[in-house]
Amino acid sequence: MDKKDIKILQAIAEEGINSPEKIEECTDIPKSTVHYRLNQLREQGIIKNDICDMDLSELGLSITVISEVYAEFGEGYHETVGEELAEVEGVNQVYFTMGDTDFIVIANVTDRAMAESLVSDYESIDKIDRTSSRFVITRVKNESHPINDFGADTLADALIEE
Amino acid sequence: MDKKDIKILQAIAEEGINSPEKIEECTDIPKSTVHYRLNQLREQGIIKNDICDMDLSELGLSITVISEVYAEFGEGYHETVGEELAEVEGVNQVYFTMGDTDFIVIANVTDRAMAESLVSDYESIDKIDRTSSRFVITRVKNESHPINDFGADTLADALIEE
DNA sequence: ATTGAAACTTGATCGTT
DNA sequence: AACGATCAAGTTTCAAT
Repeated sequence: MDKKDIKILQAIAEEGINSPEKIEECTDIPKSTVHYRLNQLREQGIIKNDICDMDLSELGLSITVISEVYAEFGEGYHETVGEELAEVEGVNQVYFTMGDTDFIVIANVTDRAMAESLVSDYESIDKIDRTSSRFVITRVKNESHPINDFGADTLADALIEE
Repeated sequence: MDKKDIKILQAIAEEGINSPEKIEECTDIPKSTVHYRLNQLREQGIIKNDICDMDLSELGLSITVISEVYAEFGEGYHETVGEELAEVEGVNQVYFTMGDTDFIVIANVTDRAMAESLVSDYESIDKIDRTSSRFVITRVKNESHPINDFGADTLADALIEE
């Protein structure tokens, strides 16, 4: 794993691509080299399949933190606060939920120190009252394609107009 | 949107593929037809890019529910309880967290009725004490590639051994 | 380990139904 | 809208470095 690998992985992630040709266009690494590197990354278990799911712990992101973040109520606050949370390094998902003015934030970090600085980053955002965080021991399920969570029949019933 | 489209979308999601050729192998729909359908799905905004991210609300899954699920403590309980939660229709992510014996569960459903039956499904699982759910108003951020949440430098520092 | 060029496989297009 | 045949474009391999 070196900087060339990271450039390739980030091109895949940022541009939503997975083919040697397109990765060459983004990174200027020759497609045959890209091909060679992708095979290595697959053997190492860092990328998984054709759509290039990546293994978080193989990437060094072994800790997942889920936080409830409570903010003051105020006109338009939730938009700016949400955006600021989303920009904190390591933050993966941000949900603004019903009821009180609060957010659920999921982040991936490399180590305990980064987890702590993450939470203090949350708390230093303007309008944020308090946070409550828990560490994930096991990610039992994390499906990137929600359509997979449904039987074909249920989904068809909900979707198909006939 | 008809059953043929759903077969194609499920092949993409389940097999982790996105090319007409491979979809033909899984579905027995000729690749030229698959190609035609994929273009339509793209125009409709249901699939987004080369790695085929899907739009949840376009798929009729407009409601996201995030739940805390508390379970009794017991040897090995968390594994079986976690698996059972993961199998509930619509459940997308299941995390087993530190501290008390509890889970964070994120689900996508079509309507309010399905949301309610979802929560009662949780509560009917053996060893589960109680649940606390909130509805998502806005998904501010949901990044499928966590590597994107990091600046190149931070990630390189954490990953590269030199 | 890297790369340019060759060989091969696949995706995209087109015309017919 | 569906699909078989065709063509363009891509991926994979290979030999040289």
